[in-house]
Amino acid sequence: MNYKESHTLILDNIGRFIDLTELEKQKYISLLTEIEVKKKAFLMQAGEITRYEYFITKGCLKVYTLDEEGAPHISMFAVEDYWTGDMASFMDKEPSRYFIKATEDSELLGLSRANYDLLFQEIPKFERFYRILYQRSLVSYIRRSNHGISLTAEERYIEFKKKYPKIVNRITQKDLAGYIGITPEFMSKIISKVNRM
Amino acid sequence: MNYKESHTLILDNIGRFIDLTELEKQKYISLLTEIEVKKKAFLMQAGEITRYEYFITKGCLKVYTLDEEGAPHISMFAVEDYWTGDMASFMDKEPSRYFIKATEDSELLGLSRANYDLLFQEIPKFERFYRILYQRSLVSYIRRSNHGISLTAEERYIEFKKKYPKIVNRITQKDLAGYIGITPEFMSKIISKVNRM
DNA sequence: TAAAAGTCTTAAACTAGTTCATTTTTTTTC
DNA sequence: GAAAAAAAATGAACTAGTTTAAGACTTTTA
Repeated sequence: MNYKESHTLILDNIGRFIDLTELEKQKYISLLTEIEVKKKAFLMQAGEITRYEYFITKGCLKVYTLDEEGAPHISMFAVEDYWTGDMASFMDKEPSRYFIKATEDSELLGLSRANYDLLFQEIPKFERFYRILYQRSLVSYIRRSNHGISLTAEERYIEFKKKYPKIVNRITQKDLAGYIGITPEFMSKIISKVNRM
Repeated sequence: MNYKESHTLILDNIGRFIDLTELEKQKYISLLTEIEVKKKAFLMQAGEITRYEYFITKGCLKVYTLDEEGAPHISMFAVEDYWTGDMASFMDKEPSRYFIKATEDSELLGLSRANYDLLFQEIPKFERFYRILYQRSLVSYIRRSNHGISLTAEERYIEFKKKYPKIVNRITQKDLAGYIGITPEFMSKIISKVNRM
C-alpha cells in the first residue's frame, strides 16, 4: 500500500467525527510514523512502555496478555481501519501487560506520545475526535464486558460471527478461542455444532 | 447534602483533569439539574431514552440489564463521586437497554443532552475533560472485559473486594452475584469459602 | 518436497458453576 | 413489634466447559 492510500484511509477515519482543513491534514500526517510488521512478528511486547498509538492500514494483528499459566487471552483483533495499542501504558508511561503480534503481514501508522500531546496543542479539534472515539469504544466495551460474563461460549461465538463476519475468516480457531475465553478443544466442538445446525 | 457540598464534589472531580475559572465553574453549575431518588426507586428504565448523564453526590445505585429469562446482569455500582448513565442511549437518542435503580436514598446531579452539547460550545475545555474521563474508563473496561472472561468466579470476587472495598459492604450478595456473573447460590458458597481461608 | 511444527478433531474423565428445593436469617413494612 | 417479604445458606442432581491424550490435517521452513 502506498503512502497516499494509507493517508486517505486515516483521514477518512478521522473525518467521520471532525472536519479538518487541508493545512491541518498535512500537519496531522506529518506527525505520523510509517510502520511495517511481518507475519508472526511482535509490534510490541509485555514489559515495554508503549511508544505509539497505532492505526492499521493493512493486515491483521492480535492484542493479548498471558496469564500466570502462560495461556493467552486475546483482547482484540485489529484489522484495516482500526485503532489499537495499550492506552494505559501509552498514557501513564508504565510497562505494558500486552503483546501485539501480526497474524498477517501488516502496515500501520503510529502516533508517538510526544506527538499525541503536541497534536492537542496544535489542533485542539483533536480533543473532540478522541472524546468521540473513546466514547464509542467505551459503549462497545461496556456491552462486551456484560455479554462476556453473561452469555454462554456458544452465544458469544455466534455474536462474534455476526459482529465481525470479515475477521472470523482471517484468524485461527485457536486465536478465536483465546478471544471468546475458552479452550481450543471446546471451540472446535462449538463450531462443528453450530455448523451442523 | 446541601448545594454547596455537592457542587464542591463535582467541581473537584472535574478539577482532576482540567482547570476552570470561577466564571466557568458558575456557568457549568448552572447547566446541572439536582435529582433525588429514594431507595428502590428507578432513576431510569429500559425502553426510555436517557435524558441525563449523572454524577452521584450521595447514595448508591445499580445499573443493569435483564436477559431473555428475566435474570439481571449488573454492569456497575455507582456511588458518591462516580459518573453513570447509558452513554449509547444518551448520545444516539435511542431507547436504553438499562435500568438504573437506587439501592440507597441517593442524590445526583444531571447534565441533559442539550446542555452537554452547549457545554462544548461554551467551554471547549470540556472536550478535554471528557476525552480523559472516557479514556480512563476505557482502560478499566478493557481490563474488566478480559478478566471477566478469563478469571474464575472466585478470582473475580477477590478482585472486586480488593478494588472496591467500600462498595462490597454496601450491596447485597445477590447484586454482587449479578455483577460477577454467577448465581446467588454460588456467590454464597464462594463467600463462605473465601472467609474460611 | 520432505520434515517439522502447528492446528484441528474426537473422546473419556473431570471440575466449576447451575438448578431446584428447603430452611434459616435479615430486612422491610404497616 | 408482628407479619410479610426478601436475602442468605445448604445440599443433591445436573450441565457447560476443562484437561489430557492421541491421531489427522495444514502450513511453514529448510
